Amino acid sequence: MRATWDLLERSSGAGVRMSDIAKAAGISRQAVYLHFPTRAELLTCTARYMDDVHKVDEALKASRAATGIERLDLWIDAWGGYIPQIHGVGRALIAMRDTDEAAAAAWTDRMQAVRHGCEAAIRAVEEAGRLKPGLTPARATDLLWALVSVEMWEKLRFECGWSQADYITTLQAMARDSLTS
Amino acid sequence: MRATWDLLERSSGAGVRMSDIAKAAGISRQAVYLHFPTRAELLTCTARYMDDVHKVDEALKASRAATGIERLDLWIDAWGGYIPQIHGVGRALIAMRDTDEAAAAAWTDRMQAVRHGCEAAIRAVEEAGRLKPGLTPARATDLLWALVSVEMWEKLRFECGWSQADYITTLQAMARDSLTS
DNA sequence: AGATAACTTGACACTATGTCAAGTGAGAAT
DNA sequence: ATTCTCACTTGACATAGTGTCAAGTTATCT
Repeated sequence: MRATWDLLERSSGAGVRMSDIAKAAGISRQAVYLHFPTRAELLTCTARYMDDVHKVDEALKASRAATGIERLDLWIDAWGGYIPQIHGVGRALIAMRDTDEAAAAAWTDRMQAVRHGCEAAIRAVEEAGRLKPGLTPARATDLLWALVSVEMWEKLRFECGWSQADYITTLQAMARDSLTS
Repeated sequence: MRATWDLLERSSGAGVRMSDIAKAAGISRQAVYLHFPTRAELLTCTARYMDDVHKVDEALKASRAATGIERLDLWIDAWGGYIPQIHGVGRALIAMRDTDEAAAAAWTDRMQAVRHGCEAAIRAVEEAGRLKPGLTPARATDLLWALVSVEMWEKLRFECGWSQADYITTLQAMARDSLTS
């Protein structure tokens, strides 16, 4: 998992084969299959392992404590700051989605967790009476979720060449402008 | 190209092989290679063919005539309405990007054209003095471009279950709120 | 001394893209 | 009437990557 992580991070998720991972881990390709039955399983285990190492729950604690619009800002800070770290594995899972059922399920599952974070942030805004008129909480959650998706991050960060700091502050402003009053 | 189009539209771009396309076109798999050297080439030619059939230029005429914020709205109307039609081919090209240089180039090229549309819409807003304070035109173009990306459309339309009409009106509102004053 | 677990090497099946060679059949050129 | 050409066909093959299988090695525990 350590080797998988390293390689995917270095390559931004593309072009990493089972044999590359095995070589990096210092074992044979077949030995990898003694631990993980498929590539998809290896990727999802690696993702879980990364969560453990990064102590995601702790990182999100700050945003959970806040209320109102501040909570929205802190949520984007927390999740947005985490994207670069999971980006490699995420990219690999996204690429497998079309052909691999298990990869699709694993990624959907993880993104569902992110969705819950979005939902909670929107609820905080709503409870403060600051949700934009005309927006339902469900609709606002959808929008926020799409806004902070890995795909959007990739586009702005790499195709548009933004810095990570730009990404965070601009997305916070955008969320505030379009989701709150 | 006709067969490619049909199959990709039906399958949303995933799991369509050269042999499927050949069978649908009523010729042998090898005969496809007499016309298109690679899969990437077939896809990009199909995309161009679709542009011709749909007469994209005409569809965008309305948005080009407008000014100010109205132009932004009409641009989202025009391009947003076109996404469903090119979605299948787009999805296939996006999936090939990681492994196929030519597919990556073809898709980047097409998205660059969309970016020019975004740029023009933002310029119209700026000329009307309605660009959001704190946003440079370049930054606003990046944001609009990411907002109307195929990936965002897919997420909202399929994963969130929005209707096409919802997509258009909500994105228009979001662009207005976050990019204009 | 023997059992067990983690590994090794090497071969193989499968899928999809793309290549190559030899042949067929219909219409145009001479 | 023959020959040429072109779009196609069939069938075999190379390549790349995933995943499987079988037989053998090595260190450790009992």
